[in-house]
Amino acid sequence: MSTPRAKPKYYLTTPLYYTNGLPHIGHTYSTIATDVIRRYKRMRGFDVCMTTGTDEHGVNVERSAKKAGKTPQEFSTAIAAQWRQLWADLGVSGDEFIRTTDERHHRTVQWLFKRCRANGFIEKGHYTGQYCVHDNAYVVDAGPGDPCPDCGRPTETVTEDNYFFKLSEFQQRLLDFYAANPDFIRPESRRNEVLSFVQGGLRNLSITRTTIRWGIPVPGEAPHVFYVWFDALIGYLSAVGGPEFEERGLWPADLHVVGKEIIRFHAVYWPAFLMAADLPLPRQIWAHGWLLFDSEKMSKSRGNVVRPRPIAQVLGVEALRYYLLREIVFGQDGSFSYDALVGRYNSDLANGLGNLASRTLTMIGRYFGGEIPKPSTGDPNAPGWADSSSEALARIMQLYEKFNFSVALEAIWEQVAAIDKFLTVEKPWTLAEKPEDRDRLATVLYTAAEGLRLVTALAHPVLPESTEKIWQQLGQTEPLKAVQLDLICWGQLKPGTKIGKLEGVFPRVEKSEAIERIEAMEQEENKVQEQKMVAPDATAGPAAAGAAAATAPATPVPAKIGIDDFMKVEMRVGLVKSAERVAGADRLLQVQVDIGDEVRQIVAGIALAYKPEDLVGRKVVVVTNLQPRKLRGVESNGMIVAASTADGSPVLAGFLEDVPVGARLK
RNA sequence: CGCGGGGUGGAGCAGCCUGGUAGCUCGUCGGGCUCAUAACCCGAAGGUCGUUGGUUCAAAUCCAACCCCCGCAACCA
Repeated sequence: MSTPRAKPKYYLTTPLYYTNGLPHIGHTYSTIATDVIRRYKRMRGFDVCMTTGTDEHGVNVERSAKKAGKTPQEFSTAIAAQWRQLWADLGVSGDEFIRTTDERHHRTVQWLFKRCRANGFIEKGHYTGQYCVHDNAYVVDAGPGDPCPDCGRPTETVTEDNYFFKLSEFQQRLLDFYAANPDFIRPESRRNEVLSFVQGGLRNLSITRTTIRWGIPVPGEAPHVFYVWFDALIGYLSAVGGPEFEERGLWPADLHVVGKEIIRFHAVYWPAFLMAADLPLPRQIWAHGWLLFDSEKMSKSRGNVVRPRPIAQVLGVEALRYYLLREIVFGQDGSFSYDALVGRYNSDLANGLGNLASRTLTMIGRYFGGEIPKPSTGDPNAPGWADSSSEALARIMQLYEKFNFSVALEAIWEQVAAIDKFLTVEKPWTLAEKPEDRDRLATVLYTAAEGLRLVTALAHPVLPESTEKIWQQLGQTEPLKAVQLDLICWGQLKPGTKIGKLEGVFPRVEKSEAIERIEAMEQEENKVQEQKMVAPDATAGPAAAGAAAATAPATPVPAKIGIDDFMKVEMRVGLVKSAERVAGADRLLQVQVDIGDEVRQIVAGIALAYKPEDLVGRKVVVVTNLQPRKLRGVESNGMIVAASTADGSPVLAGFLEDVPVGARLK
């Protein structure tokens, strides 16, 4: 039985991030959004627990580790530490951090498996697929005879024994569950998507592998390890007690925040596993959208990888938090641009909230010796919230409750503008000149300060640190995060309260300069990160990162090869005899090239840059001893050499002087 | 018919589920104010809500068809 608690619990999670890579802005969006919900729920009186963590098993980690010359365990431990450090730096660490390599997770997965098996939902079967013996991995989507995309060796069709989860038996139960819990999948569009997927029928899931070694062992079934689906999802449960979840009383989760690309696993597989194991199901899955990038500016710094740390260092994490939640409708895709980020920062945070706090508190300091003045009567010009604040507060809380952050923030900022206008109309600086207007002045400044106090409280989930500072400047002693939104209302600000030391919270920044600084730091960061992927324990922590950047070589230098290695590649001059488009492929051209002693058919991905007719008669460089491969069903026997430009369009290699067809390049 | 997102004043977006004044931020122009972070306030210009058809007293919103843009994937040997 669960421990009785004073407050209702609220358990929420971010996705568990895959340790094959390092965090970028998209992951940060997930975690920040989850953190905002966590802080909001705390202010609504819940005993909140938030879990984040890392998903560390599988072939991809195994491979990256090998590349870095590490064991998978060493490698993913180092990467997991990076993730954890970032969340700490950004102030969004969860209450629990679960790694799928944790012992507590292993035993939970094994326990859950046994429960599913005992209930008759596991069966033995076999899986058939294309397998690369050299890389020890399945090649997804390959047909018989296709080469391995990594090593080029032919794949083999293999059949392996494994365990299946009888997902097909859960179709109706899931549909019934969705019908009974209309809010289980949010937003609506994602719910519809999942519904039609499940209605289309469910196939049993292969949940174990004998070909992967880097995974959790299936109890008593020696070579078998669990496959991804039956590993990472279970981390949400492992984090709060696993088999003994009842002791902490946090399960079932109240909310899983996920990106829309993984909604199916969370909304279909996960509840089915739990049903099979006879365990309580999570209450809600919320899928947010993707961040798309303003291509013009991003492509310069190559790769469109936006990292959160440089933004945090230049503008502060709060700028990023505010931007992501104010600018993007939660649940929909949004675009990310530095221009908009800095714009929002300046107009809403610096000119808006920051400036309002500054002008209000300055006047209280100057005219009332730093004590909140006592209002005499109600002010007829007072902005909206002064007379109907409870209603307005309730409205904003409803918006938060629906995770409609962008509108909630818009509504809060309407009030910021209303107070600014109120001050302009009332002109307290003029009132201050006449002693007979003293009462009026007191009322005006009290009204402004009280409005500011409410705004500050309501914005706290999104802007935890800066609102805390303003809160203290308003002379409040109780920490803002402990304030209950349900109890807050107009008029609670006590006259006579001594205001705190004034300090700007959001200094205005010069836009182009700020963007330049962020981009410069980002490039440094990316360099350091690339190196970490190769040698993940080379540096640790943000402080070390900066130092490492300064001494690191400009670009990671690829290992030098000997002349023999180079000579293994045979490149020759070829003459294009004919070229045509490959049906159904907009990038591919099927080209016949004369390389002296034979005519080769080559499929080249250059159709976007070259028309077939422009190619005929042109001399090109061909790699002739490449493993043949089928592309789009057409055999390609070689490669046409081209420079790869920043925007992705290829430029063919050629010669200024005339060269004989078939001549070797060396 | 691969999956998904989108087309709303100069830019970026909200509104669409639950039809009925097209809203926000930035930008432009004019004015005001001077407490404040060159900030704040007021006013103005600027919109066939992708196209066509349908439903309706009424459509940005519902229905149908079509056009265009952008991600991802397939296909860059």
